Amino acid sequence: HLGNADRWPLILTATKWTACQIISTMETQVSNGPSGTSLPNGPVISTNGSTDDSKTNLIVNYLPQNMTQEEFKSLFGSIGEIESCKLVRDKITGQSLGYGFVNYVDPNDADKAINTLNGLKLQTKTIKVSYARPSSASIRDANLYVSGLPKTMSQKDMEQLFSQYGRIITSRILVDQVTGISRGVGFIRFDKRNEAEEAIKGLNGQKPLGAAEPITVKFANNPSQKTGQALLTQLYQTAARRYTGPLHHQTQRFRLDNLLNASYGVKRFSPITIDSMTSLAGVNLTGPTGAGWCIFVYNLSPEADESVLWQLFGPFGAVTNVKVIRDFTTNKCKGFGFVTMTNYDEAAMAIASLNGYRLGDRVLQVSFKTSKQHKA
DNA sequence: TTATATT
Repeated sequence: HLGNADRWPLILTATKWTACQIISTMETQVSNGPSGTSLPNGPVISTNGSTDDSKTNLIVNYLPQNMTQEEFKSLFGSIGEIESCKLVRDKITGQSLGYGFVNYVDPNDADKAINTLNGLKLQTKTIKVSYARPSSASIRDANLYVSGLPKTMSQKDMEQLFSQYGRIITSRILVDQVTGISRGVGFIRFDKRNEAEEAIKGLNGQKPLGAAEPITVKFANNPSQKTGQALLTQLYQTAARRYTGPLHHQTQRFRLDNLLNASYGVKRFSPITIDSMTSLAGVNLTGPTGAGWCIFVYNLSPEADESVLWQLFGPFGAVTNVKVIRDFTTNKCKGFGFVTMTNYDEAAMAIASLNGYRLGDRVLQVSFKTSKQHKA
């Protein structure tokens, strides 16, 4: 269906006005705690050769949407030497998923990071820093959506009700932004998926204590499993915001203290300056333009493929052709590609919206293809 | 049915 580019604007228009309700929430801060037995400092090598990183590896949740990998590394690198870290991003759009992992060399630094950075306010978020549980299929998809809760039920009450089925990692009750009253809807994340399954069996359709109505307990929608259309909608809406708002692709200098100052004026460590923007050489290309409007897209990642170009440009209108330029020997993208769009207005809109767009950790340069023979 | 809790 990617080829039906000219149908996308219609599909997307139908969903673009969906109201976005702002909901305030209460969030528990349940510490994961390092698993396993207490061991001396330093990397622990098991008999099978794998490293035990349960005392060094952290998961960081509730990161601001616009935080970059560089900022993430800088913030956590201020505590101690990092073995590895990763801001988790959507595979296709490159958008941050709002969480990441930091693996320190020294377990003491992991402990220090929790004590220092857990609860740090960055913009509108309060980040959570805790030990990462060992990665396993059994801990995935363990998030439950609960509705029909009595309005009087507190988060603590809800946890008490669910805790008989297993270890609760997070719980949350959604409240009306204005009144602060419970909306009777909440989320419970268990440590293990099978615990969540048991909770559904035991509590779905049941009336809590003296409640008048039964509650509904089911698996929460998995935000990472968006449909293709939802993904396009998201891309389109991002683009639409960029188009209406002031275009701000002048400089992309990221300062951690900007993130911090935007919250409560609290500075908890000396700010670190990052300049993640490398200067980009001017690139112009040769050749005549065929039917339609040929667009030059620069700063694609080596892994970029045609689908990313379809997904980026499709929402703006009729796309007739996309091409990623690859190195002949490695078959990796050489950093640029071309998109042909039928209509000038749509092409112009796409360029205005996508030039300066951050795709993953890269800032795209998008323009009409020029016919200059050589770069400067 | 939340902006995003397992790389």
